[in-house]
Amino acid sequence: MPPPSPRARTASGRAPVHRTPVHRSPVQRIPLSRMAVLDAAIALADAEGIDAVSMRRLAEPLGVVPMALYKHVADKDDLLDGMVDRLIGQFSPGAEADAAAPAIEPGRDWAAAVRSSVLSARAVIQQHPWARRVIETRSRRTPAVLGHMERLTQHFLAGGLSPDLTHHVMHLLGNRIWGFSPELFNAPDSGPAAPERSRPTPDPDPADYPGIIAIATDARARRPEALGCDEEFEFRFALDVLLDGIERLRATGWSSPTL
Amino acid sequence: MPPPSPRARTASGRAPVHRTPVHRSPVQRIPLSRMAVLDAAIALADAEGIDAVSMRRLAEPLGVVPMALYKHVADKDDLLDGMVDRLIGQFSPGAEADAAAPAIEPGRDWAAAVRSSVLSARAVIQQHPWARRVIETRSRRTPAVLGHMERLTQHFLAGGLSPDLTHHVMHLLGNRIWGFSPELFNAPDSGPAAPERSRPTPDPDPADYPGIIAIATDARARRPEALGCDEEFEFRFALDVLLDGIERLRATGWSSPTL
DNA sequence: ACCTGAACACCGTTCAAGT
DNA sequence: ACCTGAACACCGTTCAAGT
Repeated sequence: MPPPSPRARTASGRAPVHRTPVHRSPVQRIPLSRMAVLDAAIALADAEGIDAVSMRRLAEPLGVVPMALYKHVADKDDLLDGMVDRLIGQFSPGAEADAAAPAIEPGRDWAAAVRSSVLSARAVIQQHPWARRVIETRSRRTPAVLGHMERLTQHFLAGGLSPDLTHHVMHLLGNRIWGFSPELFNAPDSGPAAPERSRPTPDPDPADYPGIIAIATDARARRPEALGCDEEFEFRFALDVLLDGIERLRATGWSSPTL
Repeated sequence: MPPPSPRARTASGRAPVHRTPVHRSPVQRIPLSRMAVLDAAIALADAEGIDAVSMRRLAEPLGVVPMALYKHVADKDDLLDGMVDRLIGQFSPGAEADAAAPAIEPGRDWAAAVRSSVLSARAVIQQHPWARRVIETRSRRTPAVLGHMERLTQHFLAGGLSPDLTHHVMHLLGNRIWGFSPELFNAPDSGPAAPERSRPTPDPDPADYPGIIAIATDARARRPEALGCDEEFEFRFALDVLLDGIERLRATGWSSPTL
């Protein structure tokens, strides 16, 4: 199949997709399973972006009619939940992401354990550009999702944080527990197939935003080779500020105000 | 129009909507404008959830054919950007959200100025349940968006933070600058019209998640009347932890590591 | 047990035509 | 200048039928 080159836009506003249907015979096709469907969906999202993941488009490479997928996933929400669960399954379950690192005893250094858990999540999530947006729009607490939250919760409790404080610091971390930053904005676009939409709106006048210009200029002076922000640095910077703040609350015996 | 009562689901998986088309004559209709379209879209999203905001559904109450909207918004993305911009326009521009509050001099108390700006954003955003999800999926830096970022940036710079540190703390605040928390999960569903989808998946076994149960039990004991988490408390708690952390970085003269 | 065909009720958007 | 009609290329999903 040719690469998804820039496609001319049609009346539909979507790219006209000319796909040659794959007519694999049922004999040579390994029977469909939930895992096969989820892995195909992940591969499709990796290759063409999450918008390409429709039940119809997903059925094609599996050599099957769209409706056949409904035997293996309940609906599209279940498909997306399953995709996320597959990624969570790849997280390093404990703090042993790096075998060379010293063994961490959560009770002795809860912050290192939390840090390691979150960074192991990040290592997986970063490989799938669509994952951030999908996670942000999920609402189901699957066992995989609860499992990751449980591990982090245990690190805090074992480190001597009260259940009260643990509760609030989980909210404080928020979706950073999945290894991505709650960005001011999304990346310019999601997925490799996203075309460059040139908008008619004129660029804003830099003179109106001296503060933003000042920090952008400073950042460019520090990293002349970089085109954008260093997401990896920003994530670790933020995570460490949060962990430092949490340690301070723990050390001073913070508890929530009584009503 | 009757309230959007629970609607039976059809083969489409979407609610079968029986809407009586409004045939307002062009004479009695005030001419369409961008503002009228945006305000109608906001009203529709408030009343029926963001999923109800389609070009076709939006055209109806305006007494117009869907294609007429394209004279006033470039496309659906532009519609969503415009809706967000309308909300940002309602933010209190400075720190003077409360007229009774003492005048804040940014140079003297940058943290109070930032806090006030963010909470004034929150006051607006909280009134529109759809706003969080829409903001999270936007990528265009409109003048309104840049304006809010510029005001916060100016508070930091005026408070004596370096451009370097200001840059990183903006990332640290992340989408909390819009007044919502980067939630672990979304609310169960967006929009008032969302039907209760009962999933076939069995509930997870509480015994598998002792840590989560411990913090949930503790939270319920503290607020017996509450059904969920106190989002307002969590937001302010997190904001204050962040502002404290930032003040500590400022006071110790933090600067980013040189390469 | 698993897959297929046809249909339903929607989408966003372009184009050419109307007033 | 502004709005309309018809069409195109898609969606997710149910149901009854096939193998």
